[in-house]
Amino acid sequence: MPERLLLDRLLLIADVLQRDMARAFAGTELSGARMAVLWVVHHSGPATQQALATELDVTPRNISALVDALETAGFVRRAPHPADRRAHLVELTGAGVELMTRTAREHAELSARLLDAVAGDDRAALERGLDAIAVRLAQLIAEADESADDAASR
Amino acid sequence: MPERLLLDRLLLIADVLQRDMARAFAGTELSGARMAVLWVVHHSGPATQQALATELDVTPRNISALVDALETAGFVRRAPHPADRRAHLVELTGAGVELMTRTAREHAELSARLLDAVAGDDRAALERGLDAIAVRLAQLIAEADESADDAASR
DNA sequence: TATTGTTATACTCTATAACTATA
DNA sequence: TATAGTTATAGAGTATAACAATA
Repeated sequence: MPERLLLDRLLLIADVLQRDMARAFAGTELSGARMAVLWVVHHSGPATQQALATELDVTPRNISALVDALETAGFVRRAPHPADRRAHLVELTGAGVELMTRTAREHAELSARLLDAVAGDDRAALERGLDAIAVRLAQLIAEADESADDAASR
Repeated sequence: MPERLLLDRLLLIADVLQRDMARAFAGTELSGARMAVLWVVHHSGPATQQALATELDVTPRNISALVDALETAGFVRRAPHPADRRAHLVELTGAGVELMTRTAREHAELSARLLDAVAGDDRAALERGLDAIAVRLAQLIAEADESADDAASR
């Protein structure tokens, strides 16, 4: 009988978090992809669609559609770019600021409740472990990218 | 300046894992949703499409499409159900068994490499912490469901 | 000539609803 | 009457390619 793997634990939590988010968004005009756009604008301030596409690693076309939906829903507006008439600056409306303020608070509350479930003695080790995993994961992916590049150029 | 939250760490890892999977599947006939079907059949054996829909919490219609794609790709077949002529039993082909055997091995290898990145003294605490988080998450979602049911029946 | 954003098109995942064959 | 699966239709997220306006 195989023991439970670390990766299984991580994927289980990832899946539950994602399903919970999807359920919370059901029936609203929001979604995970749209919320990702709002997070970037909330944290980094008004941004061009190119900047959003780069930051979120999706195509500019995809950003157009997401911003269309968010604009229709009233959470962002396209303001003119002060120096480049081709570009727009996507910025939060009042409703967008209100939404993101509330969402950030709920995010912190959920985080606190989850940390609260972990034994006090285990908390620091858990955070160190998660950070180490994130770093290693990034390394492994970078290595895989190099191998793929090598294969492509050979 | 807000400290980094536990939830941010979990969501970062979840996002990276998901992107890495999507990248690994690019250009193949596989995807996360199709692989989820294969995992269930691999672990639980031949299953009806109803059983798969229930297990994966998607609609039977969705399972039809996923099994169509997996059948075309040669990883599963629809065998007749021995006792119910309406139903099919979805089972792995030889290629499906080979794929899942290899995938399970790679899964275990990645898991070992990630655990290897965690300091030896932190490993047990990390696993306990993740399990505690999964349990608490399930509790919170169950509570939210009850509240929603109350609201619906009121 | 290069960049920003959009229109056109297509594919995957997902859902609901109506239908067929069988139980 | 209920269940297993499919056809029909729709919407979100994603991609590539071609194009317009501007740099």
